[in-house]
Amino acid sequence: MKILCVAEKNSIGKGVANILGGGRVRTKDSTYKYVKNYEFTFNFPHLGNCDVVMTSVAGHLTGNDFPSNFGWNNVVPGRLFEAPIEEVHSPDQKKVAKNIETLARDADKLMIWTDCDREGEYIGYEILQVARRTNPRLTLENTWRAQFSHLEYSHITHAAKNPIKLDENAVDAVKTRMELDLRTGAAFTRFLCGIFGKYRDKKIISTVSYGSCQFPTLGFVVDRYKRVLNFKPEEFWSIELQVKKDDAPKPVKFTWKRGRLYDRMSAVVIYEYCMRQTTATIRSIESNQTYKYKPLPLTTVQLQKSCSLYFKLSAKQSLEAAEKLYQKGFVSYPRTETDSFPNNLNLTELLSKHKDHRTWGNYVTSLLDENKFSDPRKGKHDDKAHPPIHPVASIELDRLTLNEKKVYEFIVRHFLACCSADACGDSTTVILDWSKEQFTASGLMVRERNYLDIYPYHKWETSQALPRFTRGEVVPLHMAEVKDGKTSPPQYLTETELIALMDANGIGTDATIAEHIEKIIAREYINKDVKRNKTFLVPTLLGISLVEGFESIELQNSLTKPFLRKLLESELDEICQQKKTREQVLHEMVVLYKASFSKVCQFHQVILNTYQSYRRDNGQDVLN
DNA sequence: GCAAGGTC
Repeated sequence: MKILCVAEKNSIGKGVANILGGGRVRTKDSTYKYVKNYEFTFNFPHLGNCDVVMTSVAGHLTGNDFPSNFGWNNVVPGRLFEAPIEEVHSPDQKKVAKNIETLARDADKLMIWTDCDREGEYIGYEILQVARRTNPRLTLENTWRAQFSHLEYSHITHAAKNPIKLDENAVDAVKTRMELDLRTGAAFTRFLCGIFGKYRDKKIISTVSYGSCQFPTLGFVVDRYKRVLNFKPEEFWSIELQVKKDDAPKPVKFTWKRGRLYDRMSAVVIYEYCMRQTTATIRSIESNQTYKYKPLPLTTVQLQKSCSLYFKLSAKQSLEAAEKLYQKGFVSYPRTETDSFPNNLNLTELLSKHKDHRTWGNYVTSLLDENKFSDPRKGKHDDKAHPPIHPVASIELDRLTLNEKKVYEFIVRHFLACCSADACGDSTTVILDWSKEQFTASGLMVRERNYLDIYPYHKWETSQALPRFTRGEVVPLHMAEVKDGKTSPPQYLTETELIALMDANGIGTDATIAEHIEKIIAREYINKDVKRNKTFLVPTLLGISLVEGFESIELQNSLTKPFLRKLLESELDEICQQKKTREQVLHEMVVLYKASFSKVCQFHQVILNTYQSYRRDNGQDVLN
């Protein structure tokens, strides 16, 4: 029997082949440079020893597009909602497909080893379609699908021996997503390019695109920008109080439990009432043990947020660096949503690889030899395909490029922090009565730094030392006054915040969030603005106009907010759960998008006018 | 020339 196995990418194919082949694997080149074919034998239940070829694709095998007679100048954009869609291979995909066609010809069985997620299921389906071209005996019914989430010996052999079938519902869901994204993206993009025709002819703006992820991403940036613009500072008043004990070197600041009052008179009246008393009384002292928790195991989104915050790397740069480190075999697969380590991953073995490292070897040695190892926390997310990002090999930092160095060091330190104990300390909160008002002061003493020693990105410092107070103690006032202040405006959005917003609202995936941000920069909808060593995202005239224009048209379902994309995601889930069919969802969503599209067509002048008036306000030429 | 999703 001949079994053809196909993984989503070469690294997985190689890993699985090495496990199943038990070290006896022949490697051969394929028709595509990033794909290798691995030959070995494996004993499948009921089939006995089989000749296996393990190969892979490199992501999707096919793309979608409209036939050439539905090109830019052939049809009005609205027709794209019903236009036929063709499946096409890019030149690289053709090379990958050729390899599969060749290998499938004499295969008795096809076994799919793509990632166990929705897209992976669809890629499996694409592989089957290609394999059937040379071997029609291969069908959905007799194709095996391996279920696995990481490259570990017993897990992979179990997956090889217990295949299931491809999930046709997941295939349908992905098909639906692809079709909707293409139709809506192309229709709105072509239409918008038309609206801005005059400005595009003069090369003042280039492509004006719409995408179900691009627009909500832009919406987040513009939203914050407008909040900053429209911010009106508010005055507030509060009472600050200081107490100094004779034996203490410094007075202790107490803050008013009421916080801020936005009415000056009220604050003054309360203050004057209190002032009739020149002493205060300690109401209570509470001491608690407190902890600063070590971070959760590292996901892609967290990596990108952290690298943006700590190293000013863009989401794309940090993912690229992580990708390189992965290809070189230093870290695990960098695209993951999983934030808990699988139980069978040998963490101490991974740690011990770093015992001699120049930068953190001593820390690792004490972690292992002095019994300081602590099990990582377990988050609630699991993408069922990949473990959290962690180092798989040790390398000295000076052997890496600048960004790789930063990202690798972060990944290792994060991993070491995960395997260390939480930091702990004592926090004291003192409550004081002054007349009828309450005030509080608190202090922190860090007792054991633990993971903080290897994770400099978290700060937790011992604060002001509180003098020893006793309950009921009467203390003299050192100072008491009404202070005034103004509320401060929010800041423009940072990339860290944007990533968090996209993640929370289901805009893009861990692998694409960075690309969407790059895309709206490339489209000149937003710019990066560096101020005081921080990078902020600020919309351009075009970006603001688009969001404002679309918003003033008052669509039933806003295209600049995440709602529609979220709705699509939940409808796709319903396809997966067989609560709805692909046709139902497609129809429902096309109806929604078409309603928006025809309203945008009807009021397209509003979008252009918004842009023109912004140009006028900024002293720029307006084309007629 | 258009999207978003995989991957190198």
